[in-house]
Formats: sequence, C-alpha cells, structure tokens
Amino acid sequence: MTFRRADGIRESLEQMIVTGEFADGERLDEVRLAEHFNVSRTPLREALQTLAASGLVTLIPRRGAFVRHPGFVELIEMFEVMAELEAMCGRLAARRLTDKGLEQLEQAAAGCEVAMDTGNTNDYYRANERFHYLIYEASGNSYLTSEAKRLHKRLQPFRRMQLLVRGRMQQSMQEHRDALTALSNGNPDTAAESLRNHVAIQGEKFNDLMASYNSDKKIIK
Amino acid sequence: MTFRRADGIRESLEQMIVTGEFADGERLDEVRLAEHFNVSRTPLREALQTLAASGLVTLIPRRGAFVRHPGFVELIEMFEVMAELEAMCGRLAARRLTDKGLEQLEQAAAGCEVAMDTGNTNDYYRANERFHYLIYEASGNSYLTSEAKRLHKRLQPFRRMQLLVRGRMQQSMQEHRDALTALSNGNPDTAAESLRNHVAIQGEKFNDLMASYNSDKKIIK
DNA sequence: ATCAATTATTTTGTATACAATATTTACAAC
DNA sequence: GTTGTAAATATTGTATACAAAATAATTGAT
Repeated sequence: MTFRRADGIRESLEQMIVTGEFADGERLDEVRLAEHFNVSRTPLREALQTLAASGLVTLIPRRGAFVRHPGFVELIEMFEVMAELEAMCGRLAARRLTDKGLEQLEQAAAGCEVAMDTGNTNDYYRANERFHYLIYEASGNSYLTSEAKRLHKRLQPFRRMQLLVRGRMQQSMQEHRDALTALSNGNPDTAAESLRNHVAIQGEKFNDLMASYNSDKKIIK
Repeated sequence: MTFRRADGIRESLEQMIVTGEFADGERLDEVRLAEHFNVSRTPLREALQTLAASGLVTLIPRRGAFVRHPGFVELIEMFEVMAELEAMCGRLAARRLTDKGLEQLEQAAAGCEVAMDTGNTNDYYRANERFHYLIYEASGNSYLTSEAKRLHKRLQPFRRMQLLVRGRMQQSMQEHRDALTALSNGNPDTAAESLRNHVAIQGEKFNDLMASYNSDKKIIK
C-alpha cells in the first residue's frame, strides 16, 4: 500500500481536529499548515477537500476552510442514526452470523472483559471497537458495514469521553453480553433492540459530559 | 452563494459518471479532463478528491482516479440501507410532522399524481424526490436528513431506471398514498413499514433491469 | 473620535514547472 | 514466439508563480 503525502496530512489533520486542537469555526490557515507539515499548499488543499467531504471542515469559497465541531444537537442526532445503523447490523448479523464469526465476537467480548477488569480504558476502547466492527461485518452488507464504520469513527472521540464516567464501562459490558446472547441465539429483533439501546444510551449519557466538552477548546499555537 | 471552478467541475464530473459516460474501472485522465473543462490539473484534482470521498471514484496513489460503478450486489446493499434510513425518517416524521409539513407533503403527493396521469416520468421523478425530501426533513434530525439525501442522490440514476418499468409508477404512487396516510395519522410503525417496503421494492425491482444496465456502458471519446 | 473611502496586505484559486514514479516501447536473448 | 531488460514516454504528485478576491490598514472627512 502506497501513500501520498496528502493522505498523511489528511490523517494528521483529522486527528488534530477530533482531538480538539482547533476551536469550532476556526479558520485553517493554508500557508501556516503547509509550513507545519513541510509541504506546499497543493497537497494540503487536497487534504482539505477530503476533510470537507467527510464533514470535518466547511469550505467557503474565497474565504477558507473552517473546522466544524458538531454541536450538541447534531451529536445527539448522529447518535440517533448510529443507533439505527447498529440495530440494522445486529438484525442482519443475527440471521447471517457464521460459527467463525460468533467465535470472533466471543473473543472480542472476552477482550472487553479483560480490559474492564484491569480498568484500562484504552484497551477497552480497542476491544469495544473490534466487537462492534465484527457485528458490522457480520451483517453481510458491505455498504452498511462501511457506513457504520464511518459514523462510528466520527463519533469515536465523543464515545471515548463516556468511558470516563463512573460505572459506564461495566454497564456497556453488560449491554455487550446481551447483544452477544441475542446474536448467538439468532434472534434478530432482540439483537437489534439491544444494540439500538446500547448506542442510544451513549447518546443519553453524552448529555452529562457537555459541560466539560464545551469548556476546553484549544487553539493551535 | 459563490462558486469555485472546482465545484462546477465536481458537479459536471459527478453527472458524467452517474449518467454512465465512463465505464466501470475506467481511468480518468487528468490532462484530458483538464483540457475538456478548460482548466489546469489543480482544480481538477481537487474535484477528484471530493468525488473519491463520496465513493464515485477510487484514488490509487501514483496510479490515478478510477470510476467506480456500484456492482449489482453493492446496489442491493445500498437499497437495503436506504430502506432503513427511509423507515427511520418515516417513524420520526410520523411523530413530529407539523400541519404545514403535512400540507407540503400532500401537495408533493398531488404533484406525483398529476405527473403520473400525464405519464411524464421526468415530472414524476421531481415530484417524487420532493415528496421524499420532505419526509427526510420532517424527521427533525438534520444529520439523518443529510445522510438520507446523500444516499438518495447516489441511488438516483438507478431509481430513475425503474420508472421505465410498466406499471411501476402506479405502484409507487400507491405506496406514497399509504405512507402519507400513516404519516397523517401519526402512526410511526406503519409509516416506517410502508416506506421501508417502498424502497425495498425498488431494490427488488431493480433485479429486472440489470441486463440492460450491464450492457450499455459508454466511453468518453 | 467615528465613519467612509481608498490603498496596502493577505489569502485563496488556478496555472505552470518540475521531480518522482509508472507504463509503454524497443530490443536482445533464449 | 516468448520472456526479460533497458530506454523512452507518459502520468502522477508537489512546488512555485501569479491573478483575483477578501481582509486589514491608512487616510481623510465630518
């Protein structure tokens, strides 16, 4: 797999944006960023085009690129859609899950348990991601899988915040067990419902964290 | 609203791709296209970046941009997801529809009826699009609305083909009436179900058209 | 001092130039 | 004729240059 510089720039910028390096609405100065990455404006602008397409920045002609952090309402909306996509994946996966797929899911769930026991949020985050991705893939719908992954990634930083809430990791784990049981039993409706709730709860829990989210916005020096 | 040249290029290219101007997998020659649009490669490449993000072309580093027509399986998958998004919009819209929203929907549905009676597929297509967009917007979830519109647009050329099938327009119209009734009665489950079927049927009907779809691929001279 | 108008400075958008990598062609060996 | 290799050609990726537009600074009038 080859890479162009622009790809690395896009990834870096993406990371910088989601980690809150820029304030909402802040303009991304092309020359400054180009210098920062030691490239010319050309590959940088190409990266901005891609970021704009994925909604991380807004491109205003003759004005520039402005970072776009989803507001509270939009985040709730995104979680609402994520819940539905997740439910859909669950419903399909319950019907189509193979023995091997189930085994992988159980392993991923076990990984979550271990991470929870050791209290390692980073490990839990990774195992959790694997668990969900496996369900997406088990849906047998590759377009759905890619869309689910895309939105999952977009919501990543906000979901991550939630693990800091006391007891959330345990609750999340129990929800995983429920989903796994439904999938293992081949029960589409139950699988869909448990996964929908699993994500919907994230949207609700998110409420509690808004204060801290709004207060610490950083600016690139 | 201002435009950059690149935006116009993106739109034109998008149109050219979905209307089948290029074969699947065909490489888009940057210099040739740049000449075609009377621009340099710079804005053209920026347009390609955007197209790649929306999945219309695949960018292979040091190789070029290749148009990506969804295959049969992927199209079915996309219709499956569209059905779910549509159902979700319907469910939410049934709960949140305002008087004014209902009125607009009725007008759009009436527009469909007129177009159907006159047998004008173009008019029907436009009225139909308006009908669906109104439902998306009535969901009250702006993120969902934009995602639904995005996928709707992506499937546009394939849906359009279906209207050519004998009797499809009448059937589609009846499905619209059912959905409208459910929405008007504020019945979320029925609205969701009727819209899900409405789209799912499109996916199924699509089967019949694959032969013709596969046979006429054109190449840009 | 405030505001408007004009000039200077930035900054974006695009063209062009050039370097690095792929692809094609030509040619030789078998 | 096929295969392998080397030169030639074409194509992508990036830097630089410049034109057009937007923003900031300056000046002048009230």
